[in-house]
Amino acid sequence: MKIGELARLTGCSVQTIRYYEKANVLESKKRSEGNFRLYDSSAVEQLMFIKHCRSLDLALAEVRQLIDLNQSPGTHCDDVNTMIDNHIEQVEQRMKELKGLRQQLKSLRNSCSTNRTVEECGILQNLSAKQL
Amino acid sequence: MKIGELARLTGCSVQTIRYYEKANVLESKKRSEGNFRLYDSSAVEQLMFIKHCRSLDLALAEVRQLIDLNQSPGTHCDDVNTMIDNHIEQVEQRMKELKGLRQQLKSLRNSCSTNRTVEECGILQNLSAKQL
DNA sequence: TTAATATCTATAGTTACTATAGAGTCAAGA
DNA sequence: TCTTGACTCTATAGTAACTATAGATATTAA
Repeated sequence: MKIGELARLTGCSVQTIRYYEKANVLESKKRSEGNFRLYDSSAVEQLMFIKHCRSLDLALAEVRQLIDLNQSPGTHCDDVNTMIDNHIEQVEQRMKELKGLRQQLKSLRNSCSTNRTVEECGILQNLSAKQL
Repeated sequence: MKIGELARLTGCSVQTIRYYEKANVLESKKRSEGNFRLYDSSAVEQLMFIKHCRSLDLALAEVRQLIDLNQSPGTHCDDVNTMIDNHIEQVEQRMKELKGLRQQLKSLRNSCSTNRTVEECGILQNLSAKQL
């Protein structure tokens, strides 16, 4: 199949597929006479794997690592576990940050009501306050 | 003062200050004979304002909007309120996403224990599963 | 044959910086 | 006076994961 069909089957855009090739996570093994990329069904699987990883916010560099690991089935998979553990930690860290952020934003928002002028705006006043 | 002192006083890097100038959120009004940027104390305030906004994850484009609004003190400040409200929503949206992510990652992590080979690795198996 | 559609490569844009390279400025010490 | 070092200047490239062009070629259908 050509790139357009692969895109349709997986829900990725054509440009994204070409980008993944450049990023070394998905190669097309053949080209047609007219230099069009040709894929088989294993490309669909591979691309779904990438999509799944991306939906978990794994970076393409991490996806590449996983693919490399997968290519040597005998070695043991501690690296995979570690990667996921690190990722969970990152996610939890970011959640903490966002929680704090939301708190700050909410109290900032409470410092201004409607129908004020910019001059009176509690939000702008707060943002401008010298002590942080 | 020159850019280095402004950087020291605010905790921003010199490059960041120059970047902010390019991004139209902080201008230097004067230059020395030797073409060095010169700032006064109001630049410190302005830069702290920007830092404060950035610490709330407001984009520089939003900071620019706030600065523009601040320049017309008579108009009313609904736009400020709306911006903050939208921002709170975005933060909450992202928090929801991360919560789901964490859940998925944790159950993924539970699918593999230590001392397995890549071939047996439950994580890789799960990521490769066709049905998503 | 022609027109529409799909594909190709290469390049630029997105965000908020960071990190160079190469040149110029300035103050203090020898 | 010369020089050294610290500082500054502009311009450019890199970061992540795409998206969006431009301009050329390939293929398909009418």
